[in-house]
Amino acid sequence: MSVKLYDTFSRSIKELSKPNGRPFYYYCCGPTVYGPAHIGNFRTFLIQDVLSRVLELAGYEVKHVRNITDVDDKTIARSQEKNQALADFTQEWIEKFHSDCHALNMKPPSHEPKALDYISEQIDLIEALIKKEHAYVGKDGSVYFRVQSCNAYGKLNRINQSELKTQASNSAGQANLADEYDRESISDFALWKARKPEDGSNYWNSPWGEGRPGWHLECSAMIHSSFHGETIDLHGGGIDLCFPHHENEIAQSECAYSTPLCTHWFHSAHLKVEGEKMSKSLGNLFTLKDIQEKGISPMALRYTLISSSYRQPLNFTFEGLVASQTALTKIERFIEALLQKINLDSGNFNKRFIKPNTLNHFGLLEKAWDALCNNLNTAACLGNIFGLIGSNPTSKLSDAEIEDLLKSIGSLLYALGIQVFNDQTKALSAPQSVIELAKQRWDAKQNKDYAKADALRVEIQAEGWDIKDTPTHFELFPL
RNA sequence: GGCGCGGUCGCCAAGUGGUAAGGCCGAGGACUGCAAAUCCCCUAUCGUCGGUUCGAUUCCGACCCGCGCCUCCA
Repeated sequence: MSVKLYDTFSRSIKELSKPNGRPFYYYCCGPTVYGPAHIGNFRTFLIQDVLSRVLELAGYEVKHVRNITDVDDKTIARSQEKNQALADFTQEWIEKFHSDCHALNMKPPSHEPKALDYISEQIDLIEALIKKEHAYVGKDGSVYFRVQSCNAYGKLNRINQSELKTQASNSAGQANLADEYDRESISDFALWKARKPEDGSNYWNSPWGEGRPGWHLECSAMIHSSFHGETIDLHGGGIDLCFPHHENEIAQSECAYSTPLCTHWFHSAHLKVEGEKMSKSLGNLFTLKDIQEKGISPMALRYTLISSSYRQPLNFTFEGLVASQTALTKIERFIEALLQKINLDSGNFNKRFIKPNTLNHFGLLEKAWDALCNNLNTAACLGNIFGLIGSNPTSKLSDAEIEDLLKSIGSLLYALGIQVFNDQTKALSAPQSVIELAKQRWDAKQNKDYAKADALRVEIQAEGWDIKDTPTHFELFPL
């Protein structure tokens, strides 16, 4: 099976080809670790995770590299404020990031390089660029990339050099003017930033003096190092990175190494919150913790963030989260019914049917799988799954057919990274006091004291929880 | 101004040159001590105006409206 994906560079959907004799090289720009990642960051990382899973199921051997940006303005500034060594400061946020990733059921990348560990590679890269006159040391001791020396500059974003210059007269370019005198041209960008007092001890020696590498450079160096200098097959990131970050990466890498950086560009659209752009000043920047504190499971968040087209901005709402949680439950119930039919309980599902093995056919869910392979159409995939659920096939199928169907569903859920019958699927558990009330109500109900049972239910609802009775027990859900 | 994305049922959201998947919510029914859950069932002609076509939501053009990037924000 081949996977097709939209490529930002060619502005078209292209097949991702399987390389001969080596894995599929896949690089993603990872988080800057100076605080908790927000749900917008996770939208991007999650869709990258889904792609990685789809590729795996489609028979690609993937080498997925996602970097950690631990050397930059913000990480340095925050660590200085907290009087911490940079590596100690960032380590805390790296661990937090990893724990969020785990809660969201993201597979760890094959390799996760930190910029801090690649300083010398970055210096080497700058030296190569200076040698080829693609870079120069500015008056302030920083090193800048000479955009004019790179004819191809702007090819990813389809902008030409004359347009770059006219930006100086636009409002968007005003911010650039401030330190223009350090550079030959307004569009030149920093490869190396000269040491400043506020950087504290965060500086390194280089042939052109003390300082630290620039952000764009880090990715170029880590890609070169992680993939043995070969052209990579896919490069991903948020759409905001398309310019200037990825444009600059291309310029640096291709000017220094004279080989194409990457053959396919994968950008995901942003997340809006309740119709507005997400930003700290609007107070609508949510983290996984914020979501969990509202009683929503990480799985519902994952479902929300991956269930629509990655190329379209997604408007995040709490209404949508609740919808996702309900939809997940629906999938769970369906699987439960299938399992019951062949005398298995839900504990067997993850063990027996969630398998990352390549499946050759998806039977009744062939279209759902095709959708994933066709530019990661997660919405159509889920639509097909629910279409099948709606056709209520359980009673019509033989045991063997049910077993096949469970395998197909298991593989699709694996591709989407959606876990069922797992604690992550459940919302927060009720406090002990509420559970006590619920037990009393259950007893009253068994004694047919319905007045008392109803009164207790009202009490429980006042605490923010609702009850669902089954023939044998009760369950509590947040209202 | 440049580059790019989009306007499909109350909300979210697929899709195709031949008369619109799915999810949530909501209505009705079955079930239930009552609820909930579950099951059944109901709800759109696709921003506007032209054009191409036997036929367009889907192709082309114009217009209107939203949004992103062009400032080291995924």
